[in-house]
Amino acid sequence: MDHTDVKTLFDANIDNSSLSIKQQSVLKASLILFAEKGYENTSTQDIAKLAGCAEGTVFKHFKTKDALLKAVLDPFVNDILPQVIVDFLKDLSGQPEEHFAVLLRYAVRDRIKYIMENRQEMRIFIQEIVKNPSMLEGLTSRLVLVIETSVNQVFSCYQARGELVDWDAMRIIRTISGVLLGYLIPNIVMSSKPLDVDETTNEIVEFLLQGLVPAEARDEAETR
Amino acid sequence: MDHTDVKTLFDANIDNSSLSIKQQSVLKASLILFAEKGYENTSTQDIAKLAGCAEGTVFKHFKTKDALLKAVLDPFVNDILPQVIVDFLKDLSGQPEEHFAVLLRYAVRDRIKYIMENRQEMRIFIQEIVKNPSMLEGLTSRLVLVIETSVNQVFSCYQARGELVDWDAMRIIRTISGVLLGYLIPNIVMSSKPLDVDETTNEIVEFLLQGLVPAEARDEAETR
Amino acid sequence: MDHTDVKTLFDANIDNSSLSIKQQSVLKASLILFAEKGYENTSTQDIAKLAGCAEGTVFKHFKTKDALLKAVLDPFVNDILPQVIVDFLKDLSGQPEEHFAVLLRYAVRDRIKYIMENRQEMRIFIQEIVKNPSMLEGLTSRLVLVIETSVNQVFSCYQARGELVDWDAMRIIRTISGVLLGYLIPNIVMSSKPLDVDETTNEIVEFLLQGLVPAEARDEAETR
Amino acid sequence: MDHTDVKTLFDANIDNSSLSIKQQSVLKASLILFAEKGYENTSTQDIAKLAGCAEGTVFKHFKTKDALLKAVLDPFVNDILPQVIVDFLKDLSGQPEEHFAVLLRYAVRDRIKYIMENRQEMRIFIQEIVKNPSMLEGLTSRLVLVIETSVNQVFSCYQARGELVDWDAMRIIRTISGVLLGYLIPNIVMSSKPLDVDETTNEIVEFLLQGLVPAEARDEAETR
DNA sequence: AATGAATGAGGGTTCATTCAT
DNA sequence: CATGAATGAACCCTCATTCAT
Repeated sequence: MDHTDVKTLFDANIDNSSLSIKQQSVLKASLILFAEKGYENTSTQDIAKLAGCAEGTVFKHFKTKDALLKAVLDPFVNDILPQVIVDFLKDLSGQPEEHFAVLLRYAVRDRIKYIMENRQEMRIFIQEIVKNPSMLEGLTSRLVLVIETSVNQVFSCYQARGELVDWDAMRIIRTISGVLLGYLIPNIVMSSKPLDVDETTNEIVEFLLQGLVPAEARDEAETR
Repeated sequence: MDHTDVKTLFDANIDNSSLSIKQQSVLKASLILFAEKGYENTSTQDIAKLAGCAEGTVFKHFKTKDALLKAVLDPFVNDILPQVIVDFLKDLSGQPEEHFAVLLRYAVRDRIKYIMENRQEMRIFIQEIVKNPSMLEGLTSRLVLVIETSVNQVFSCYQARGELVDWDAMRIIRTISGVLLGYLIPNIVMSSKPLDVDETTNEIVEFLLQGLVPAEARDEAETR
Repeated sequence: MDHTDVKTLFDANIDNSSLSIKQQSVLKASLILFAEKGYENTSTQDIAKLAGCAEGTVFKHFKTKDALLKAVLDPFVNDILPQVIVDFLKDLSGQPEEHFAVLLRYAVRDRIKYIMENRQEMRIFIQEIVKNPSMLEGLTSRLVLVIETSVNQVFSCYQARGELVDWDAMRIIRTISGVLLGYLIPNIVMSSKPLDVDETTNEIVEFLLQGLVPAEARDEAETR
Repeated sequence: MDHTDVKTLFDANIDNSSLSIKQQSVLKASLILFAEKGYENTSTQDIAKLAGCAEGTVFKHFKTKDALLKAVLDPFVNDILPQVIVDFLKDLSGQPEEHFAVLLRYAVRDRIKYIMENRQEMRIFIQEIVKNPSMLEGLTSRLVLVIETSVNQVFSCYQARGELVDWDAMRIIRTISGVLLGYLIPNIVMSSKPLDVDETTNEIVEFLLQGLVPAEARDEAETR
């Protein structure tokens, strides 16, 4: 059930690119300021000041302020976020001999941890989606495809064993992610204390299991 | 269980104020554009153009672009949203002879309907919260107060009858609103088709009941 | 030596014109605000507010903000100020049997009193002159004419009696008004306490006499 | 009696600051236009046009139009003007073996020359004082301090020698500056020909001596 | 006559972006 | 590569002025 822990977005950026130190600090400054004040309320002068460089330097590598936003979000949106979700599904389907409940707990915990580690990117991502929902279209359609082609059969395995409610895969995924988002978004958005991972996992999983696992299987799991 | 249906925010605005027709159209245009493009990406010139008036007119009544945002959101934040929650609680506490499940369904349905009727305000509200979470502080602290003082006893009544899981009131509320938000926010934000109220209510309530109502009571309710 | 005391400008305006009460209060408000904040920093809205009328009313009688300024200043510049100066010269030339020193004291005192009574108009006048000196041209050329034609002979009378220094009339007038302005302008401009008339008169006259009255005549006057 | 001639304000600005050429021309243009049309009647676009740069450039160094005014006036108000007055007093106290009359002539001449060299700054300064007299408060209080602490004894030396009228120092200073202002302000404000320095000095000094120097000492000086 | 909503030109200011150094 | 002065379009807002009521 092991898979490489997803690195935080920023480190990923640093590794993958051949940016100079100055450019890296520009990227880091953008991340911080976009998350804190929003894209439109962050001036390139602000970025330069926080990055400790001249305004011109901001534009040397990233031709445009918008390109800077893309540089911050694109790996998140195009690479990391999908990967996270794919991993999530892999978690859920990985070890058929395990109970669904166990897998769910693992997968949920992993996702919460990941999201908490990338709260800033998430904040920016949410801000942008709220303003421009079409950003999501590409992402969701890809996910729908993945879910419909590959998850169906995985879930039906658990459903056959009576460990998973007899809904279609999309509704199950929608429910899980809905509850997850309902818990996490308020926390991400209100930048207060960053949520205790274990506690939240417990609360969410406990609740999800009520709705997703038929009573008999649940009893069995609990007496285990 | 009847109580006056909350009017949509915008109509409420129109009714309550003595704004001229032009000023009303300014407000309406702001609502549309803020929801569509976001506050910072909407210029006062855009608003004037859509409202069919001169730019100066925008500022005649609303001294500031920011005041315009407040004029759009304030009733939502200060009056209507809390009222919604109070109504919600009134629903839950009003008819003790009813099963919790019935009340929950009614309350959830009402709230979904209300939010769907004010999707634009919601969009703007969400955008602003994401950018400036401190906006929420006043609101949440007020709500916490209401919940802690008045909801506890209401819930304990149902809990005594075995119709409600034995959590503290805050966790129950958090769960309900979490699931609600998890369903609604994605829909509001992605301005696609506006969610079928009945269908969504069913799906949410069905799921919530699994987690909130002990199995025995649930069985009883279903055989009714 | 008596002549009707010059009324304050504002009362003069009221008397001479057939303005409605509202229009009079517009004029009064303009006077106050122009003097206090300057012409350009006073908006017609400010004027309307202080006058207790609608913005449109300000323009009903005075077609233009500039016309309002003219309405405030014109009587001062065209009628009253010249009249004051003519009176001043009349004072100086009125009673040949009197000593020049006595006349000077009376004339100076009268002018100080008048200017103190019209400090607001003076403030506005000074502000406008400073910005647009060409305003003065018409005024000064008229005064030069008056002085050269009528004052010369008056002064030469005193000069013949040895009571007045043997300068040409222009220089004498220039000196008197220079010293007067040097004392009064700073006080008018710095709106502090409005200068004690008697004390200031004494100080100015005493000093002027040193320079304008030959020593012998001065001694004689003092032993009187 | 020599002391370094005070440079004109503008050159001083150029020397002391590390402004780019464009910024210097912005400052120069502001000086010209503020003096010519007044602060409020000068738009930043006017300044840019005269300075030969874009409007944004005006704000690159001087964050605000008001800051531009301060940049023009501050050295005048805070450094140069006080220095001029201190120098003036130094002149008067510098050479006790000289007659007061000689010193006065030198000092007056120097001040007239200086003010004529900075007519534009003076015009702006006067305009601002007229609109906002509180600007002067700091300046005058500082000057009063200097005069009261250091000038008294200087003057009393001349007074002991019978070369200076027996007034308190403040009144003497007030008289001198009053007469100076009475002569100079009208000329500065009416931007006509810039006053012949020697002629004006003669006229002012001659007149001042009448009032400030007792007759005996005066006779002596004249027969010298 | 008086009103005040409406106007639109113009104001100061910000900002992403460019380019000579 | 990095700089930061320069740019000018666009922004929010003010204001004198008009006009239907």
